[in-house]
Amino acid sequence: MSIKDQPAERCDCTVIHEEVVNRVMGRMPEEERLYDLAELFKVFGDSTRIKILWALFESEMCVCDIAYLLKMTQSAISHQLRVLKQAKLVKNRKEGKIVFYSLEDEHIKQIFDLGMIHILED
Amino acid sequence: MSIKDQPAERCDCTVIHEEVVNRVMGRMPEEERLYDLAELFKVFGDSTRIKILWALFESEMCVCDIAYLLKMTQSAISHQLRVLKQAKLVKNRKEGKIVFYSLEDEHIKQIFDLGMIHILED
DNA sequence: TTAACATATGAATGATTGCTCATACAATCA
DNA sequence: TGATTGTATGAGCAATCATTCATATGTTAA
Repeated sequence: MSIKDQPAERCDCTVIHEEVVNRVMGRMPEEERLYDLAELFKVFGDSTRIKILWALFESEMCVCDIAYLLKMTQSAISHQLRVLKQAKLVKNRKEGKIVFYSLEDEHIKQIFDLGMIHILED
Repeated sequence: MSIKDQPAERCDCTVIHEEVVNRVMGRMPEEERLYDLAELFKVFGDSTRIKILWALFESEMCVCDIAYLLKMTQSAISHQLRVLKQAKLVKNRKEGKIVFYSLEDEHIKQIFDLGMIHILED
């Protein structure tokens, strides 16, 4: 029995290229991995967070420095740093009442650089 | 006059490390570039679109094939392909009433691979 | 202890977004 | 021509999210 005869639960059309679909299906990573990958890119998908990370490429900074640099409120920056920390993209250290944030992962810059190449090619 | 004396418009705290902020400020890419970069990652930040792109790493596919593969409706896939096309990540060719989609840019796989490395490191 | 300051956080809100549903468009075939 | 099929698209809806505002926490200094 071919796939054509038993359409998938959520597909409202007839499958046309059975062999292609089967081959691709066999080579897809696990559902969960792809979900996690999307979650990672979702974190990158906000210009405030992109700016914070890019700033941290240069130097560790405290919350107040970042807020001043990006001309945003301390609260907004703090919220976003929380998101970045949960995604294990930044870490922090405390010095008195000041909290310094820095990059947790060295791959981020490589990913951003590749993204920039795509942007600039147009 | 130091930066401490003239707080920025949207910063509700005192700048602490003037030299650091000035140095980082001088090395930040243009605002617009960073915005575009965030927009690119925003497109990657959805598991449906990630799955579509990953499928297209293997082979060009028509809309119906993709919908079947991902067990989603043709409409949902079509909407997302539109987003991917606007971002210049996929292109299409028409053969009769069938529309085949394929990758537009060869950097995508590299970006995804780097992302996977980050995911798997934990 | 009190004041000042750096940071964190919860609630509220306006904006964005992914999907569904209905339908339109386009190409093929009877 | 009319029916069928692959694809596109607009409206509507529920969910997500980035920021603001008010306030809490924690540290230093007076």
